[in-house]
Amino acid sequence: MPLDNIFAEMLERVRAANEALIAAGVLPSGIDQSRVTVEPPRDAAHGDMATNAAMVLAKDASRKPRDLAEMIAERLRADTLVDRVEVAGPGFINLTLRPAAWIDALQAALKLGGDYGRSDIGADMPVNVEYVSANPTGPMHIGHCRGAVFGDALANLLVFSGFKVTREYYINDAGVQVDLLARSAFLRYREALGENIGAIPEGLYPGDYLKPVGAALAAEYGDSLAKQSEVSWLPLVRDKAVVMMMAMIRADLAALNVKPDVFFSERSLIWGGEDQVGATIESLRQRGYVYEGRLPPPKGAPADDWEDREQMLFRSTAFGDDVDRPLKKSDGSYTYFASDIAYHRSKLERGFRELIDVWGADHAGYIKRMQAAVAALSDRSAGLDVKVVQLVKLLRAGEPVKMSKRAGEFVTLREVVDEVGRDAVRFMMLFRKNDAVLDFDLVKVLEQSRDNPVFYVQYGHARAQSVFRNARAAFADLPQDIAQLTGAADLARLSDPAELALMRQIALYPRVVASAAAAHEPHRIAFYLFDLASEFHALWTLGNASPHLRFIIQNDRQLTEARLVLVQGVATVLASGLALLGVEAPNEMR
RNA sequence: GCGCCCGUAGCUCAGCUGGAUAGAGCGCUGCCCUCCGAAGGCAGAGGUCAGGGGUUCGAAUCCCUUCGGGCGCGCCA
Repeated sequence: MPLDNIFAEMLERVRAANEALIAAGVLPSGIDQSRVTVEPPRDAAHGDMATNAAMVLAKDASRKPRDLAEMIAERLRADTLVDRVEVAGPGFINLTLRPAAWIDALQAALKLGGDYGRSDIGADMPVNVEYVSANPTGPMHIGHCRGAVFGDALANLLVFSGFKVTREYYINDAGVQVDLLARSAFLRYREALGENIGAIPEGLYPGDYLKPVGAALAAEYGDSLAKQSEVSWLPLVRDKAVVMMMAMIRADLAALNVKPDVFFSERSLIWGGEDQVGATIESLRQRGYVYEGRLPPPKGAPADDWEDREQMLFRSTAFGDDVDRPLKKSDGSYTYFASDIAYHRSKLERGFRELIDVWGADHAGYIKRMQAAVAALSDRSAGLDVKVVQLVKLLRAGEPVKMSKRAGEFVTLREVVDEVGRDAVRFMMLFRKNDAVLDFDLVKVLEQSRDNPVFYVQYGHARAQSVFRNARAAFADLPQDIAQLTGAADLARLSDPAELALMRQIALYPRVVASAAAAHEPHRIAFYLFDLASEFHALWTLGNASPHLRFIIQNDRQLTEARLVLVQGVATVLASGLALLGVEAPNEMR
């Protein structure tokens, strides 16, 4: 029987034991088992797994935790997977599994291959993951990078867990920023016509990347635009510039292997006389969440131009926000928030019940109002989870890399990817919790040592492949596909504690994937892979001092085959996890 | 002033949504290895989980509060 998720399996068995106790009248019927868990204990002396069942159920059962634990333990002792059961501490039930259980788990991993760890807990629920959403006003810089990688990896994780995922990029192409972009591009256009434009004025975009836009405009329109007034050339120039900027951004994303399914234009919300923003406000108004009123002036950050006025407000305080939020500016146009509500309404109308937004740290103050809006629009039936990714501090051998946005001299994403490679960037962006500030050292990520987790994990996979190459040299008739050994090999030969430890680590993978997906925390995969690689390298190292623990034993083909299966298990999981992170699993290190 | 995030070993950080005696890497100390099974190994020291209070069988984790750091606070997006 394959154990594709041994922890989930044991949880079922613990619950079954409790059901038996209900049938026996020891536990009251209808008792809530939802808080019962089966976890790997921190301390290996406590066995392979521990369940809190007795402690969680004790109160409802009106029994002492330890007494109840003994009764549950008695049932579990009969389990075929279980070797030893002990009641410990305040009422933990510690389980030690038979080696055969871990062997079953290893076999399941190999049988499933790239599908090991995959689950259907998402039940095909449509989830929208919106990430990056950088303004289309220039190339992506390193600050955008983390959100892009995070969103992409999270999407991978959710797909793997059975959700129906749409990856989405929101193009902010409707505000003042893109008008500034158009004016900047217009200067480059005049420059392309031969005019000396001098220095780019303060407030416009100075970067050289707009020169091709100017050249393209000159090629397309000749000097005709130069004679027109701004009102007539601006829309043309803006559209051209946005299209070319988006092409650049797509290319930047592609360098990271990030490929959104949908690029959603903010301006499309108000195209062709169809005012979706107005419709959205109307829909909120019908629900009673829009009113005309006054706001208190913001404290602490005194605005000299504060004007106390009656304005159109969204009652976000009805959903836990601190203050109601304006929907229209003083000139009567919609606020960014208003169109953002309309955008999120579009997501709801497209059938998504679970929305995930990935934002930069500077937008954190925006979360409550957006969640309020989603709750209001969906009558609380849909959820919005906002993942805030914190700043990336770029270092070179410990020294901060200067990045000033002025004069366009920011560090672009492309520069970084070109310097250290996509894999290093992607892995390191995920080797930290999203809400913690991240140090990214351009020198360290290229080191070939244990200090560098990217290297260490990839090397684990490469080393496994190297074992197979050497094994084929030693035993010429080994099958090309090592996984074919799974059925034939006598895995009971894997009995060394270090080998069992590795099997336990492999068995943990589906559990890690499930919890990372549920928590929307892809970094857990990265840390898990580092642990798995560490265990694997440790076993390899044991072979130095103890040749009988090497993977390839010349005069014992049977043992070699068993160990190759174990190594294949490691390689399978490393490759799977790296794929979730969007990082290559190399066959050799160069 | 208010809101959000963070505060865990000298440093950089994990800690599986409340579990048992809080972990890893680096650095430090002491041994070993340094014939490509190369891109090191073993052991050790090192903690008031920022401080205080609360919730309960049980708190680094949840709540309140104080301190320290970061981000933000109509008419930018």
